[in-house]
Amino acid sequence: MSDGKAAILLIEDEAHIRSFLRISLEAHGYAVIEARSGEDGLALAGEKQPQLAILDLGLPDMDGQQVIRRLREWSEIPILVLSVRNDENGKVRALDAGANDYVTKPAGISELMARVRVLLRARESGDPESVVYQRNGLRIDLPRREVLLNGETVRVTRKEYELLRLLVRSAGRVLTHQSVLRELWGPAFTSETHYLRVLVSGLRQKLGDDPADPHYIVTEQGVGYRLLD
Amino acid sequence: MSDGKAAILLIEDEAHIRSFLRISLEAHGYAVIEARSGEDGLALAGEKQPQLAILDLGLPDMDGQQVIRRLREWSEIPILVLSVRNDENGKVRALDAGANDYVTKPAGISELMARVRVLLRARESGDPESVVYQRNGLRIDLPRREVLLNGETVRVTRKEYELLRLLVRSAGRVLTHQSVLRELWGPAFTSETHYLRVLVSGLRQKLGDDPADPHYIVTEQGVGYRLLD
DNA sequence: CAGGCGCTTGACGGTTTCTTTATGTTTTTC
DNA sequence: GAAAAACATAAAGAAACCGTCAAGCGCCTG
Repeated sequence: MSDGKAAILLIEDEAHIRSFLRISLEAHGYAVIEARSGEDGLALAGEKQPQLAILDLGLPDMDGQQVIRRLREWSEIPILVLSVRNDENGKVRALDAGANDYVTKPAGISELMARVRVLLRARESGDPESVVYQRNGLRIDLPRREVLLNGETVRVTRKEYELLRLLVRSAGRVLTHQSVLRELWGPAFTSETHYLRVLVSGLRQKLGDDPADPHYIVTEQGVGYRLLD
Repeated sequence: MSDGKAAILLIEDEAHIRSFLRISLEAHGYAVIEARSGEDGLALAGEKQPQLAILDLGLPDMDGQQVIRRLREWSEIPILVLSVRNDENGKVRALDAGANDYVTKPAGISELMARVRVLLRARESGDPESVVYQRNGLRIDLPRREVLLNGETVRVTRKEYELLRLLVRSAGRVLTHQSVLRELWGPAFTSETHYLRVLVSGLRQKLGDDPADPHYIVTEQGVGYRLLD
């Protein structure tokens, strides 16, 4: 990145949340641009060219999805969505509309910061080289099409590998059920979530991962899966 | 590279995209050669000998694949394809025709640059494609065009040798059925996986290799073959 | 021109992978 | 706290894929 300070666009109508987030973000060295409505947000995104947008889904003037879609018409900047608890539907639709990740609102600021870092990093090193995932004993090497667990190659099937590939390419971020199903089985299968469950189960077994205490693949209930970063 | 400036051929019909890309590329220190049509592009590729080509798939005068194929008849320069979103089919066919990478069009310029760097680097550092393979008792010497098993010459047919050559040059990585079929039999045969099975079977017999417990050639089910590294 | 060689093609059995069903568990919702 | 929804896993059946053998055909060579 050219300057040391990444600019973050914050689209949030409630004043106290806005100021809380601004302070937190600035404390972490980001420059913050504030918007109080969807329209404002879209305008500022064009003017200021921020590196990331944080968007509250519950805006008064516009539907969150609509903001995402309009932003996505001309921009690829990462969008982090804030949703209220129990709004599974909203999250999923936001992600499908083109958001990159979400945080459930009454949430720790540290989680939010972690997500911000992941999104900024992913953008920055857009290099198709960061396609080697490594964590704990697991190594997934996309160029070589190879999966190693503690040095041993793990035999994975085609579909298992395809899933891993998707997970690695968005490591740290959520993959919705829909998007995975669409990629692996085609657009007609986006509601056959049980295919996915069986696939993930098999994969976890091969990787020695436990869904209740995951080292690699985390279940995001009602939304999808995430590969730990 | 001989001079510091790599020359990039940009084949793009839409004027505003073209100038945007030219500016971005030049800002990163590349020399840009512009072409507005497929025919132009092919001609300039021959005249100017660029180090890389960026090709928009949606040209008015010629099918993108056709451009790639005609370029590939005599040139090995890396081709980066620009495709519109959701044109999976186009991407795949472009890659099969011989493109090296693709970027989905409304995409960040930083991602494009990253891919450009990767393609140029791979070319430049000659990607030390091995030419002599040695493992267990097997020695495959491409410059000498020789296959030895425990010191004994193994008589291999032309097609068998061609396959070995491909395997050696990407030892450790997977060769897809498609790519092998395209290289050995031509683009029209990319679905005749049966040819390959027979060929590999014969080769394994000559090398004393067992598909169930392979010392050299590993089957990647549904994908292709891999020469152990 | 006969024989050998290499390639193509078809057949078949065995294996792997994928789908589907069933059952129990965890998490969310009311 | 109970019902409902979502998830995990095992296992069986179906489909896809793979390896091998062998016959047929054309081409080259001796």
